[in-house]
Amino acid sequence: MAVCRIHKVGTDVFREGEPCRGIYYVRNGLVGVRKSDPEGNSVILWRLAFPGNTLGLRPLLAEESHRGGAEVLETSTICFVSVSVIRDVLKNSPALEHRFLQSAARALGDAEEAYFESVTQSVRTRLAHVLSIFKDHSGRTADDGSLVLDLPLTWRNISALIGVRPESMSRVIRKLDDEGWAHFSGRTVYVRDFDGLMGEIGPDRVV
Amino acid sequence: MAVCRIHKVGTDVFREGEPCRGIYYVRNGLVGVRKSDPEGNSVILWRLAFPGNTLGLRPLLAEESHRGGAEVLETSTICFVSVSVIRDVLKNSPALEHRFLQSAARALGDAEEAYFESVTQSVRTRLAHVLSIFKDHSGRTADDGSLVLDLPLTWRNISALIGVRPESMSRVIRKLDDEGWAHFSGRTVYVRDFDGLMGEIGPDRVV
DNA sequence: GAGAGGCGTTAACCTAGGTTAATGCGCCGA
DNA sequence: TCGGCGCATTAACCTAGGTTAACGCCTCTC
Repeated sequence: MAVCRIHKVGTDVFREGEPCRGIYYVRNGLVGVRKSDPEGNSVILWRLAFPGNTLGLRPLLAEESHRGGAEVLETSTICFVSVSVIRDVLKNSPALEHRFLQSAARALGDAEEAYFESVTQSVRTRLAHVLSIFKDHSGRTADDGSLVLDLPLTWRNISALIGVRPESMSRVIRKLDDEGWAHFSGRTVYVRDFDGLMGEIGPDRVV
Repeated sequence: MAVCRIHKVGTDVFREGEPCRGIYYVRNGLVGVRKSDPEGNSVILWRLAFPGNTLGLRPLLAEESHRGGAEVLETSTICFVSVSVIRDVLKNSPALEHRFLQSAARALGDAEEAYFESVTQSVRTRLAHVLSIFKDHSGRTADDGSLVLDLPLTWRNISALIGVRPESMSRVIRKLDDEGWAHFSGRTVYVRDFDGLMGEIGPDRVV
């Protein structure tokens, strides 16, 4: 029913505009969903799929094509389940359908929030937000109590995630470093005082 | 089952953060959903509800509170159906649930698109996009074949819809007027060559 | 070992849009 | 009738972030 296989970094799981053939469950690794305009310019990284997440559910339910392309960012094990199987299961399980409905509604709320944030907040704040995601996800605490993050993404990709140019990203992290909030070395970030940073940066969006 | 009543301009249908008591069907008029940060600053107009649209379905399905406040922009007739009724109906009609699921998935796609657009496109382009919505909605054609729009919103609200300050909005419409694309007089817009404008402004987002 | 290509960084420059402030207008209520 | 308030507009100024270009550094390939 489900076909699992290993995907290598840099390969595509599916492409933008492609019809949706089923859903993909990320067992481990990391996958990113990209969006680009018709000319192929201005690529943004719309969302990340961590282990446990699925890809392609939205277009499947909406009966649409993929609105973004999925690219493997870290070698991943991904399991595929075809549309027909999903539909079959859904037809026989109203409970599952209900759960999907709820999760779609939640995702919609998050998307609205992302829009709001992009219009409202500075790059600095949005970076802090991204860091907090990685904190929850792969953060560890150093001996001296400070927070250490090994980012699973290139800075290039992080900028695309925030919707900004790499150069601007560089600027921001240098400033953050100069001001002593954190130290950036390659893809490792040492955050001195996480709560302080979050507070200073956006007294609002802590929610 | 459904309670309909007339709401006057400027009143609230529901407020941000308020628990969701049911859904509201806009029979006629116009309602806008606002979002603001915790300090109440930087209010944006997240979405418009035209006649035939409903409000509050997302939080109901997600079992969340309202993430935005709904404000009556034009005197409206709005019908209310309580959560319990909706849940009851849903429980007995998998078909309806399925339709909701599909429409939530589509809305999610649109929200993603809105995010993408806000990161990618200029105010000018986004204004053109908004105008095209009103064209579909309340546009009429003048004797000389040009397009005439009587905007149902103040410019202030249109700026909030685009996520920009009124001053910037003014700048953009003046420029559009100077360049001869359209003529703006109060809330009436005379568009000389709509397709030309759309083409010039965003060869991309016509989709 | 030499090149080529991708990342990351820096610096100089430019522009879209935010900010502040002032003015005019129309509407509503006392 | 007058005051006040909210919308709209303009202008001057400021800044975050885009753009261009150059350079160092890795890694991969030949």
